[in-house]
Amino acid sequence: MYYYEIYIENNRGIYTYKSKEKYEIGQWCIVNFINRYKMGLILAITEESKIQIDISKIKKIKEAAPVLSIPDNLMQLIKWIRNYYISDYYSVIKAVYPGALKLNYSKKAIYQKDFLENEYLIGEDNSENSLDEIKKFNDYMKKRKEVTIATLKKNFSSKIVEKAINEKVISIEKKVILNSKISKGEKKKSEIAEKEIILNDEQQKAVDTIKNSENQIFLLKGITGSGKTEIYINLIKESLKQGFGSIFLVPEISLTVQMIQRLEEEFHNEVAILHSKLTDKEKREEWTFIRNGEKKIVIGARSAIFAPVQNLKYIIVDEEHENTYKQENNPRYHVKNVAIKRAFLQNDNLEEDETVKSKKIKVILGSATPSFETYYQAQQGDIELVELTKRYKNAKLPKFEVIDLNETAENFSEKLLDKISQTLKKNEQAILILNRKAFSNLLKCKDCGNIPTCPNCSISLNYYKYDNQLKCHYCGYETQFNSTCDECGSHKMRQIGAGTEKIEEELAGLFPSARIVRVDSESIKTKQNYEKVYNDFKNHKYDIMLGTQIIAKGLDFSNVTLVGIINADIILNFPDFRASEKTFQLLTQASGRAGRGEKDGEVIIQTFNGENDVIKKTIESDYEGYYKNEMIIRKMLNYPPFGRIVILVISATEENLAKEKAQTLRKEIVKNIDTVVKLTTNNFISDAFKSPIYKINGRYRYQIFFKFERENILKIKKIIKKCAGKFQKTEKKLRITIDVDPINMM
DNA sequence: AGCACGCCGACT
DNA sequence: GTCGGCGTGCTC
Repeated sequence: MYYYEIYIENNRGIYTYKSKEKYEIGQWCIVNFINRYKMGLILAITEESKIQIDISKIKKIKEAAPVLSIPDNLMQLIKWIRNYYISDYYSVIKAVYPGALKLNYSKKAIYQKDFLENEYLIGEDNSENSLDEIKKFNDYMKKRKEVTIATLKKNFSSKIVEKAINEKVISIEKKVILNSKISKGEKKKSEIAEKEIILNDEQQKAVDTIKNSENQIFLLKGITGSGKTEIYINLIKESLKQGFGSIFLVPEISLTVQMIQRLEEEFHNEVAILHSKLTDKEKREEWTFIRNGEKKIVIGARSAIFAPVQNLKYIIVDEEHENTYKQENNPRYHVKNVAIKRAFLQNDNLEEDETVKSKKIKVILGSATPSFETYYQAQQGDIELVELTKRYKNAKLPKFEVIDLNETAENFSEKLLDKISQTLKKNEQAILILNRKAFSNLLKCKDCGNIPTCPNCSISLNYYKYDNQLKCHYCGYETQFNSTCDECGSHKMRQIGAGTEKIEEELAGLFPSARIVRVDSESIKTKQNYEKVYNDFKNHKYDIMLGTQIIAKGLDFSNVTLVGIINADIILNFPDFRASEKTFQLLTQASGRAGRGEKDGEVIIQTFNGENDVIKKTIESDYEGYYKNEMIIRKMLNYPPFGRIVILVISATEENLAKEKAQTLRKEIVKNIDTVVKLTTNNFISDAFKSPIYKINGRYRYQIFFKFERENILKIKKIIKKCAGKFQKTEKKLRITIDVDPINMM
C-alpha cells in the first residue's frame, strides 16, 4: 500500500490517501472527499510511519484522473513558490494550473427498468401527451442506458423524471466527466518564416555571447530602439530548429501588440499566446498543445512562465523592470525570480552527459532601463551583462529640455506650447504623457476645505467630467457629482491635480485644429480599442497622442518627433524607496518614443523638481551615474538589492481591531525573532503603522515592515509564517497578507 | 459550575 | 451533508 499527500481541488488542506497503485508526483487522481468526488493532485509519497493521523481514517484513491499531469519541474516550482513567497498550495496551484483543465461532475441517470405504463397512469395525468412521453422515455432510456440528468430534464417534464427516480426506473449516479475535451483541430504543418533577419555587428555579438556562454542568466541592456527583439527572435528561431521551445514574457499582452504581431509573423502556428481573455476551451487547447510539444513557443504575461513547454531553452523576460511582473495577490511572486528558479531547477536535474550544455535553460532579461536590482546582480557577476549601445538604423537620441513648473501657473508652459505648434506645423506627431487619469485628482471646497473621499477607502475621489462622476481608483466606488460640497453646500468646488481628461480638454482648446487621441485605462477598455488607436495614430489619423504611462512603453512611431512630459513629479512623490528609480525609467522610456525614424526627436520635461538628481541624470541619459548614486543610498539604508524586505498587512472591517491585533501580532513576531537575530537598523521591524492607503474596500489596514540582511531572511520568513499562520487560525476577522520582496509599498 | 443551544469550520 | 468545538446565556 502506498500513502500519498494530496492537494484536493478547491481546498486549503493537504490530505493523506492510500492506494495499491503507484502514482507519480504531479499526477491527478479522483478521491472521495466529503461524499463527493474531487480531483486530487499527488504532492508527495509518504511512508506509513510518518503519517500523523489515525491510519484507519485514510480513504483509498478512487482512480487516476484522465487529465494531463503537471510535469515534475513545475511541481518543484510550485513547492518553491509556496515556500519562498510564504503562500499555500491552494493559491499556487491555482496560479500554475489553469482551472479550465479540471474535471466536472455531473449526475447521470442509469437505465434500470421500463416504466409500467398502466401503473403510472393510476391517479395521474392520463392524457395522450403523457402516454406518448412515457413511451418515449422508455425507448430513450433503453437505447442509451445512461444519460445525464440535465439532458433528461431538457427533454422530459420534471414530474416524469422525479417519478422515474422514485420508482427506481432509473438510478442516479454521480459520474466524473472530463471537462477537457479537445477539439480535434489538426495542427497545421509548421511554416516558419524563412525571411532572413539581418543583425548588425553588435546584435550578432550579443546573440553569439548568449548562445556560447556557460552562464544561464543574461541581462540584455539596450537603449530603446537598439533592436533587442531581433536578438530574441534569432535565438528562439535557431533553438526551435533543434527542437527546443521558448517562453516569451511581456508585461501586458494588450499593450504589446507590435511585439506579438512580430512573433506571430515569424513563428505562425508554433506560437501559443496565453492571456486572461482566452475562453476555457481555448486555454485547454493551448495548454494541451504546449504540454504535448505541439506548440513550442509561448508568449504571454506573468502566468505564461508556468506554461509546460517541452524542451524549454529560452525564457525571455522583455522589459524586465516592469512592475506588472510582480503579482499583487497571493501567491505574490515576481516572474523574474520564478523564471530564474525554473531554469536552475531544471538545469540541476539534467543528466550529466555530453548534451547537457545544449539542454540548459537560459533566461534573458531585457530592458533599456534595467531595474537596479537586476543591474546590481549583473555588476556582481550573478547575471551576465550583454549591452547594446547603438540605436537601430543609427537613429539619434533625442534632445532634452527641462521646464520649471514653479515659473508657470498653467499645465502647459509657453515652451511646450511653442514646441507643439512647431511639430504640428511640420506635419509631425507628438506624444504627451501625464501619469494620472481622470479629469482631476481631487476636488476641494473653496469655502470649507472639504475633499470628497471614498467611503470604503481612505482615498480622495477622482473627478471624471465626461460622466460627471466621482470615482475611487482602488475599490471602483462611483457616485454622481452634484456640483456642490456635501459638507457646506457651497458651489465652489475647486479641481486640483489635472488628469489626462482635463489635459485633453485644455489641449483641444489650445489647438482646435489638431486631431487628439487620449489613451489611458479609462479610454481604452479593450485590446481592440487599443489596436485601433495604435494603428490610427501610426497612419497619422491623429496628430497628438495624450496618455498615461501606458503609452510610454515600446511604441514605435517614426513620425513622432516631440515627447512632452506634462508633470514628471507624480511618481516621484510616492512613498516608495523605488519612486525615483521608477521616475527615471518612465522618463527614459517616454523619451525613447521621440525620434525613432529619420527625423530628430525632442523631449520636454515639465517638473517642480528640476534640481532633482533623477531629472538631471535622465536628460544626460546617464543610467550608470544615476544607478551609482542610488546604490549609495540603498546600501546605507540596507534596501534591496542589499537587504530584503517583507511587508505584512493586517486588515479588518473594525478600525480598532485592526490596530490592536496588528500590534499583538507584531509583539509575537518580535519576541520570536529576538531569540534568533539581533535587531539593529539593518535588521529592522517597524511598528504596526497605518498603511499609506489606510482603508481599502471597507477594510482598515495596518502594516508591519521588515527589513533584514540577506543572510537572515530565511529565518525571518519562517518565523513570520509561523506566527501569522497561528494568529490567522484564531483571529478569523482579520485578513493577513504577507508580501515577500514587495514592489507596491502602499 | 453545568448544561442546552446555535453557529461555524472541518471533513484524510 | 454532518459532526464536533466553542461561545453564549440560562439555571441551579
